[in-house]
Amino acid sequence: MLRIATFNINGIKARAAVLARWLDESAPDVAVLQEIKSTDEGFPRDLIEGRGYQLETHGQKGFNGVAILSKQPLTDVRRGLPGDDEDTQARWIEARVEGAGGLTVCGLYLPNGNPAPGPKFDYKLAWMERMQARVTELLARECPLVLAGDYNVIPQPSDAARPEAWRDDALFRPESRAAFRRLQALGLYDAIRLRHPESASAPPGPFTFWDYQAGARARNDGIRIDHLLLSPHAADRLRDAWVEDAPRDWEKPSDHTPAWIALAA
DNA sequence: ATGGCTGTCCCTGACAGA
Repeated sequence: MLRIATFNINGIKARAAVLARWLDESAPDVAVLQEIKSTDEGFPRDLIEGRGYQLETHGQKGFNGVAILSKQPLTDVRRGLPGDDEDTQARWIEARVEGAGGLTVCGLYLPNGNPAPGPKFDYKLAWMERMQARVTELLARECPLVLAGDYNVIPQPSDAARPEAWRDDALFRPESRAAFRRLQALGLYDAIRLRHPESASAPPGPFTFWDYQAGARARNDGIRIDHLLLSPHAADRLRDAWVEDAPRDWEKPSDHTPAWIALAA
């Protein structure tokens, strides 16, 4: 079994202890990280490599930044989402996992898009179009493909404790949700809903993000915005998928918590 | 009813996040 997780860590410098504990306790075979908020040079590599992982980063100073780590070797690493040479934001990384049946893993940090409407929302929607194009290319390989990360999209009302509170937000606006559906319509499966279809009914959840403010975590006022989308070849191998709540309650937590899948070898 | 938190950097305030 191969476990692949996604975790928006909200800053590697502030989250070193949480990340170390999570790698020790959860021990995913492959993980994608978002919002490392670090340059490649500034990333504390020992934290990852000392635990037996190969690390590939795509960082920038202060904001954004993504990474892939894997216990099995990573090859064919690509950094950056194609389609706009002017885009300097570090939000996309992809790599092939050796010894995993031709598996490619993409780690993504999709733009937030607020306030909407506005230039940031336009950037979000354009980014999703570029992702559509890149995923179309990757799917043509007809190999297992996992697209994991912080999508900054609440796909359905059942993915929020209080969907009405998000009605005009870039994470839940019709344009964002439609772009997410277009992505799925390429033939991708939302791993958590595929493995746990009953979870789409009431009560809402599971969630992957709770705001730091207003006791959102204590009131379970969350949203599901971190997703693992699977190509058909990857979905065939899906054995389990869920969210790990615990790291959200550790000391000095990220506002996100990890989501994961288990694929048959 | 309101505001509420956290991380980053050209660091003690502004911006971004969601």
